[in-house]
Amino acid sequence: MTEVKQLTEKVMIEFAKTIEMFDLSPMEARVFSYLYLADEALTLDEMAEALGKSKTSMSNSIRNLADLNLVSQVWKKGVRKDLYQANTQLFKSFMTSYINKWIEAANYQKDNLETILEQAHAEGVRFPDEEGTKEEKLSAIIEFHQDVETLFRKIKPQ
Amino acid sequence: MTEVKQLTEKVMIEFAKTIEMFDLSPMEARVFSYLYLADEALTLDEMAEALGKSKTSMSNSIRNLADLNLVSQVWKKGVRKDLYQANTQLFKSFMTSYINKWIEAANYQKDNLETILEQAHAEGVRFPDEEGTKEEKLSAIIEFHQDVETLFRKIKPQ
DNA sequence: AACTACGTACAGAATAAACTGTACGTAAAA
DNA sequence: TTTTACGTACAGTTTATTCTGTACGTAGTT
Repeated sequence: MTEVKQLTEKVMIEFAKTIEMFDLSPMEARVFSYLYLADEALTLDEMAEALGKSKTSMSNSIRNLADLNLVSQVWKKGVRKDLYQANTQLFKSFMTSYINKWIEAANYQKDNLETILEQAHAEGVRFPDEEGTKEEKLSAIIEFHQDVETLFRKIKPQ
Repeated sequence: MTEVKQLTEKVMIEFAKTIEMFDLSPMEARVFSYLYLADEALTLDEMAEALGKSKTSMSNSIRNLADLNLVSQVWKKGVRKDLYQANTQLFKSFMTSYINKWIEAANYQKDNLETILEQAHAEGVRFPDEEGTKEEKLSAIIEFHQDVETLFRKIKPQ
């Protein structure tokens, strides 16, 4: 292996660690990292070969990455296989997908909690007075979800 | 089980899901959630009993939570066992620990990448001219880390 | 000083996640 | 139309993570 390839590989491995922090699996992270550093769009077979993993693994990883808009499929005349390339707007694309995930989850969880409470109240279930602090805690939890959602909405790139 | 306990348990399970998003394990999340909803500080044995898990598991979870300043130990005269309570400032404590983790990691990773590059350059390893875009990509990666760090520093609660 | 009870290290067991190989549906090529 | 090559579903295997039980060091109690 040439020195340049070694250098590229080192960077790939290191960059992948960062990408994992965005809730991507190790394999997804490596695939993205490799694809980003590649000089051209690659096929599943090429990536499988380069990373020493199965084609199924590549297919799954690429699909998840594409769902998150971190990777996109490109077409090239005369090439039958699917070609993929990494989105080059690192900060924007990673942050957007990550923040969206948070917003969605926080909102979903808040709804769940509110529904649980409403149902309980409708059925006449309430915390006894001596547990009044528990009602306050539940409010605090719901407010927490709201605050998280608000924060992430605020920092979401436009 | 009383209706009130059932309600509490439902909320506990739901809240735990949110907490997991802050990179806590399922068990850590459940412990925090249970502790937060509890009316008083609890011992390891009480939590192990309530959650149906081993004391070792509680000990590990509590330690991690304490390291993240999400749980704190309290003392009560005459009680020999360690007592723990959940930090009630949900938004502040979770966000602070989470953001700190990001800042630390982004900074660490950026340093690693810069070191790799510097070493390679010192050894005379450079990307050939036709791969000039690769040098640009590396710069972009490093800049990406910087941007992530900057963003999280900006939103860090004071 | 001897005893008891606590929290945790450590190694192994159980559980969950990631990865692979085969087999199939589909679409391009012959 | 037949053949070939592609991507992916699915079930099973491997690997990693989480959890448990025992065993030990330490500190409080008698």
